[in-house]
Amino acid sequence: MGRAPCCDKNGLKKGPWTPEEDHKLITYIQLHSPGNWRNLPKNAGLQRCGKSCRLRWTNYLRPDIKRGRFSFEEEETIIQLHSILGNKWSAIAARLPGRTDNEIKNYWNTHIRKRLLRNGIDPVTHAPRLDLLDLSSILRSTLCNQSSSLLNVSNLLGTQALLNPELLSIVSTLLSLKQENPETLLQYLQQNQLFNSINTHQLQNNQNIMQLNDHHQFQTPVSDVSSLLNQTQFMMQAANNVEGELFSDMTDFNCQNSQENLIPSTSSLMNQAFVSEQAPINQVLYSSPSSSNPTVPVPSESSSLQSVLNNGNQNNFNFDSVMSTPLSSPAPLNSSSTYLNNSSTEDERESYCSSFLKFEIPESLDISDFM
DNA sequence: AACTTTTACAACCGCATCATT
DNA sequence: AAATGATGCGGTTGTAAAAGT
Repeated sequence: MGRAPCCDKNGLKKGPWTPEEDHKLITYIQLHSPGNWRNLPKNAGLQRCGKSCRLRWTNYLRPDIKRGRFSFEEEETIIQLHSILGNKWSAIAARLPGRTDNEIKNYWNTHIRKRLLRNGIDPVTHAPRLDLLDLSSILRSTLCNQSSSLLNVSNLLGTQALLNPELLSIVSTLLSLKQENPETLLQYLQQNQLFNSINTHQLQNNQNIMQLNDHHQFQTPVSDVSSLLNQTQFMMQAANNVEGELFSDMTDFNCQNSQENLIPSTSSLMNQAFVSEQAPINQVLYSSPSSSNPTVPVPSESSSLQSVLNNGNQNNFNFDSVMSTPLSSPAPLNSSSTYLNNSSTEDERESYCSSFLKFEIPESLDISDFM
C-alpha cells in the first residue's frame, strides 16, 4: 500500500521550534484540540508540517509531561519493562505517567544502555555478556595477581562453565564492585547472604571473614571472593584457550580501562554462548540496572548464587552444579527494593545500584497486556 | 581563553498499522 | 479488495551545552 507523504514539505520550516511557534501551537490546541494534525499548521498559522506539530506537542508541549530527571523508580521500571518488551518505547512510556516514548528512548540510549554495557550486561537481551565487560580490568587482575596459576592445565577443564550466564553475572558484579567500591561489595555480599554461606561452609573454623580497615579497603584474605574471582579468571583463560589464542601479547592489556581492549575471539564465543539464553518472560527476574541481569535469580533461599556456593565443595566452585543450574530459576520475586531519592547523582546511582540485586515486577504490571 | 570532544536530547525520517473511502 | 490518508512508532541525526585538554 502506498504511503503518501504527510504533507508538502516545500517551504515548511524544520529544526528547533521557537517560543513563538510553541505559543501558537499551544494556543491553537487549547482552543480547538489538535483535531486533524495535517490541517493544524495551516489553521494555527504555522509553517510546519502536521507531523512536526504532533511530535512537538506529544513530546514536549503537552501539559501532562513530566520534565526533569528520571527518578530511580522510573529507571528501574524502564529496565524491567525493557527486559520484557524490548524497544517498545511507547508501551514502556504507557507505564510511566508523564514520560514520553521519545524521552524514555533517549534516556535509555544515553544513560541506561551505557551503564548496562559497562557492567557486562547486554542491553538488548539483558543477559550477561563477558565480552561487554571491562575485560581489561579483569585481565589486569588476572595478570597481576594470578599469573602463577594462569597456565594450570587443570583449569581448562572448566571451559564449559564460562557459558553459564548466571555465574558470569555474579562474577562480573563482584569484580566490578571489588574494583570500584569495595564497601559496596561488602554490602552486596551481605545482601546476597554470601556472608552466611561463607561463614557456614568455609570459614567456620578460622574466622576468616572479610574485614574493612580504616580506609575501607578490603584486607586479605577474602578467600571466597578470591576463589570466585579466580574462577572467573581461569574462565577467561579457558575462553581464550578454546580458540587457541592464549595471551600472546600481554601488552595489549596494559592496564587501560577501555572497551576497545576486548578479545575478539572471546567476544564471538560469548556472543554465541549468550545471545539465545534470555529467560522466558514468565520467569524473568529483575535485577539492578547496573549490576546484574534478569537471568540471575533474586537473592533468596532458592537463589542460584546461594546454591552455587552451597553446592560447591568446601573450597572451590563445583562447576558441575554451576553448569546444571537452570538459566532462570523461578525464584520468588523479592520486593525489598531500596530506592535512592530522586536527587541522587549518576555516580551515586551507579555505585549503589551495584548492590541491588532485588527487583520486583510492579503489581500493577500485567504482563499479559503485552502479550 | 580557545579549541576539541563528548554528551544529551529535540527533532526528523521512513516504515508500519489502522481507519476510511 | 484495493487505494488512500492519518497517526503511531522506532531508529537515527543534528546541534547546543557541557566537559575535557
